[in-house]
Amino acid sequence: MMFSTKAEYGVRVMAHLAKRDPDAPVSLGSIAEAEGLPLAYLEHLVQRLRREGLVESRRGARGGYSLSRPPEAISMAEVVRALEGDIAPIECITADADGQLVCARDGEPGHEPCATKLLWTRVQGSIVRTLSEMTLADLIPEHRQGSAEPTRSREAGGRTIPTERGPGRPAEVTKT
Amino acid sequence: MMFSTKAEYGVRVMAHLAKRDPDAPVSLGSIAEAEGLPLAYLEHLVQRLRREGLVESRRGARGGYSLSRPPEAISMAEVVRALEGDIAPIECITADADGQLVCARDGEPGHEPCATKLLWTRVQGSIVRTLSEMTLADLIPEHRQGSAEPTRSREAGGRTIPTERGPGRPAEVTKT
DNA sequence: AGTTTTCCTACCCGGTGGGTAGGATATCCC
DNA sequence: GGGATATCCTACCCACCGGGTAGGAAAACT
Repeated sequence: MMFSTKAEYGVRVMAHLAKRDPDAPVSLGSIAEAEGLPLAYLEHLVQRLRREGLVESRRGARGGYSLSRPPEAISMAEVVRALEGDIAPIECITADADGQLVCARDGEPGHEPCATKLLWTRVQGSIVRTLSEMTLADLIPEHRQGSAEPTRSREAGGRTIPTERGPGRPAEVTKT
Repeated sequence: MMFSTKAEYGVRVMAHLAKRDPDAPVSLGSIAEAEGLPLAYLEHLVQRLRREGLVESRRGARGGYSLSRPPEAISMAEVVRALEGDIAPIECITADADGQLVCARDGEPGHEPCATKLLWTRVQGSIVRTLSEMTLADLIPEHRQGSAEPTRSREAGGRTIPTERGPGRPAEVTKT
């Protein structure tokens, strides 16, 4: 498996929240019970989501968590990155601050660009593209009919995710 | 990182072999030296490649490894799967013997299909698709001009890789 | 025979995934 | 105010595995 349970559980929590009224926070305890997941562990995950601004919390009795944005405005790329950290197929392919995909191996310009770099950048691109095209709303049946086409308008919230090159995106993947 | 160095090093070895005359086996020692990788570790990796029929070995002096097929006929999906095992974004999404993507959570038919399953199957599909569309030949500059379009004819060698559903694949991703 | 190489099995070791524990703090209801 | 209910935060724990090393047996060459 390439993503840990952090992503698995975290996405599950987000999907759970997306089904609820955004104004009434849901306690983690109830989510943990409903999903059959350990509460103490979920606390860690949801903190990551909160620090990235994906959920809001209300403390105290009758407190809990709620989405900070409507589900259609939360791309799964954001969610996964908040939970797992930067999305890279292997160590040496990392998007630096500029968003450029860099490979640790190719330093000198004369040196051929690492050969395998082309492979991993494509893989990375396809993963990020897929995750960016889906939003939380696509996961929950109630919202699904309304958001058949991906929310291209806001793409990835704050931090825009580069996909190696702009054009060349899939055409009709979202047809369910 | 989602793939370990097994995939990274293994792909590097395969790319190295692809540049050589297929009739003259290359010793792992020379590859290890050229790529700056530990020989003893590469031995493990190359055994996986051999058991999957991707490389052939000749023992003894002047022995070594060579590709068992021309580079255009070796999809990167095969290579990565030989090295890393089955490609799945998370634990619960695994292609079973039939090639169907199953999720451990959804057992009963009435139960909504796990919500998150849609996400992970799409991610899995996009990874596998990207890997299947590339061959070893695409990694080495000499062969690259000849194989600009992906080898759709043989797809993935022996074991065909299912991608959740047949139609609905991206249209012009492969244009480089 | 001796060298080179693959092949195989066993071992090791640090990191991290996947949690648990326990308390501090904030907010509600009575 | 005083519980009760939550989030928050820091610390700790443990099994597993990624990423190797070690050492030798068997095969093929010169």
